[in-house]
Amino acid sequence: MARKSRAGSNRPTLADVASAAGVSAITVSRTIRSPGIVSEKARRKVQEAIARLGYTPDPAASALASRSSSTIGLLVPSLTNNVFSDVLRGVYDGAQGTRFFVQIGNYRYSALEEEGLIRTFLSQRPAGLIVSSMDQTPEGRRLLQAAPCPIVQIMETGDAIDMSVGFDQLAAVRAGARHLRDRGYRRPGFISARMDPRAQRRLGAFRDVTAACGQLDEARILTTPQPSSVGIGGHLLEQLLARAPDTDAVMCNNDDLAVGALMEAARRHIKVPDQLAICSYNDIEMARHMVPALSAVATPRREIGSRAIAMLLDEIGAPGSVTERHVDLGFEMIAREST
Amino acid sequence: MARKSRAGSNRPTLADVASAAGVSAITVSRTIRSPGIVSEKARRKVQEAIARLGYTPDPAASALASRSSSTIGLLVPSLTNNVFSDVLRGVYDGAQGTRFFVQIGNYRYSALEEEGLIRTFLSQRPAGLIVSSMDQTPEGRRLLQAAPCPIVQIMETGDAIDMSVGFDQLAAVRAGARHLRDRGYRRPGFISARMDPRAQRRLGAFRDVTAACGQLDEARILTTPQPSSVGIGGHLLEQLLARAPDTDAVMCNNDDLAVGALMEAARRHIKVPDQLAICSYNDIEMARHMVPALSAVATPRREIGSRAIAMLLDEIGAPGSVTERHVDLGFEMIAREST
DNA sequence: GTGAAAGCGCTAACAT
DNA sequence: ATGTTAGCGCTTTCAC
Repeated sequence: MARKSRAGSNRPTLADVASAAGVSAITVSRTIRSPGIVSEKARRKVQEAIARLGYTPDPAASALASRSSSTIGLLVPSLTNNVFSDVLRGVYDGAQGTRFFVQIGNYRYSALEEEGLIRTFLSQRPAGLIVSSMDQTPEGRRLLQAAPCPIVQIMETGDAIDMSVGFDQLAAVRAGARHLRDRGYRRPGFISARMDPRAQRRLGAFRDVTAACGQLDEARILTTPQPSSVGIGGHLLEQLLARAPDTDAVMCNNDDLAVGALMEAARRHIKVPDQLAICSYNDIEMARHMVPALSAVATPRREIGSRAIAMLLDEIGAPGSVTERHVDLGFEMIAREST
Repeated sequence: MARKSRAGSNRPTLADVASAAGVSAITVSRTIRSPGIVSEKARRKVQEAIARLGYTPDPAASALASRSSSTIGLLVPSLTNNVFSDVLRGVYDGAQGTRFFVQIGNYRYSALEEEGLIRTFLSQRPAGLIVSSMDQTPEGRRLLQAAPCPIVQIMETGDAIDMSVGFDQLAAVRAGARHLRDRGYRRPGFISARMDPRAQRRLGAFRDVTAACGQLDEARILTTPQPSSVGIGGHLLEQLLARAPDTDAVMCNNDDLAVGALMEAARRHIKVPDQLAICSYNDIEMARHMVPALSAVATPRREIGSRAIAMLLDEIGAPGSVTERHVDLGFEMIAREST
């Protein structure tokens, strides 16, 4: 088993496969990447040799030679937020079985960290990028615009750089607020944690709807910069009721908060929905199983992930082939027992 | 700006930095990787040139030449299970700021898929690997044993291949079961979803404890192969009570299930803990905020992640330097209101 | 402490 | 349809 190489992890290379199959290296390469353009006969010989030697391509060599890696970057603001774990799952399921790897970057709700990650990811020459916001720093946005690979921005509709998949977050909050109004609640509050730009905008949408029907009361709006959690949801409701005890409904900026608020209400023997209505946002699985079941604006998180990766893969496979470059997946106001 | 290269993404290379700094390429490389061995003067010139040109190393070229990438593989059985999102966070926080990227592989609780992922990851020549089980296929285990990089197995203690960080899962379940017994419950049940090998072993531990004090009743043990969720937790409790209505306590194999069981109890107006005690496993944040607050065996998920990545980075930096190669992080039985 | 030469394993760009 | 040649941008090896 003579090998010319210096040290030699004796892992077989393309050249090894080529000589074993009696063809040239490039034919092996083509057999792997586009079997269609190789003759039946050569293909069989090559495949046999690959199987026999147990050959696996070296992605680093491929990336270097082709100037494009098989990495797909996915930038998310949080790893713990259930919202993104659903998106993740959609993306991973869609990448499954392709030659691409997903690499997650967590920018912890910091546009500056996001910019750094964009830089880092781009230096890997990714095949594509999925980013979870429209709120990049100017420099971050510039980097994305100049990127030599397709980019999908997810979660929202709006001013996208290349492609986008999301839904109208403001309309979704408005739907929640209107639902509360339509159910007859007249003194609605709003609680939100982690006031990132998107959360801010959603609060704005809530203000718009409540102001439009003369129900806006700033005393009923409670926010905190802390990360969202069930515990925080309880605290926020506690403070809200301390400030405005006659509040009769509360729109929660996500499910954790809503569950926390529901539990706090239980602790205080406040009847939901009779004394207080609770409307959630996102609608993770748990929401519908609470007692009472939480009404919620359901958002298509999983679908966003799978659609985003699908668009990206299509565009990587055939640049320019994706015609529907901005997809609005919509949302749904689901009324359950809590309102 | 003449460049000899063929197409030319005109991204600066090591050679560009070298000529700008008036040194050789290898000196630039050394300045980046081990600044200590480069003269003060050279180092300054190089750093200045790097900054001026905006140079970023090409990881693919580096991986190819050094036969080792800056990827750290992390194999998990699930992306949605909250248990692993905490582990993830620990790992990501620890990798933050290093030159390494974490790449997650999801094997969906399938040892066969895990084996495939081990193969795929290994073909990337990762700097290290973190794997979430001890239950590889024989071939998977062989691959890991032969891997040219450090490996950390997480979640459990036991028969590890290289290094491990976890806790004694069986002792943890036993602690939960004993807690129930000590509180005076005499007819304890057990519910579990997703019966992967680890869940099976935990059920075994529950059987051991209850059998030892004559309380084992197979009619009170309910499992399903479906993925764990709050909804499933409710169903399982429902079925358990249909089969064995006098059950006075239930050990849940994780938090989702416990929350679901708690909600099902509320729906049926069963008083927790008076008529039925509920003990949870893992203790995600939400558990302590339920009404009543859930007693739980708390497991150190986040710490497992951060410790695993720390060990891995140490070992990558200086092979053989990690002396404590098998870490038991313990667990804690936290009694709250539900028992 | 620094450098020159020689690849790492693959693919792009031409041939044929 | 297949092959030849020449790198991709870095690190290793060995010499200075």
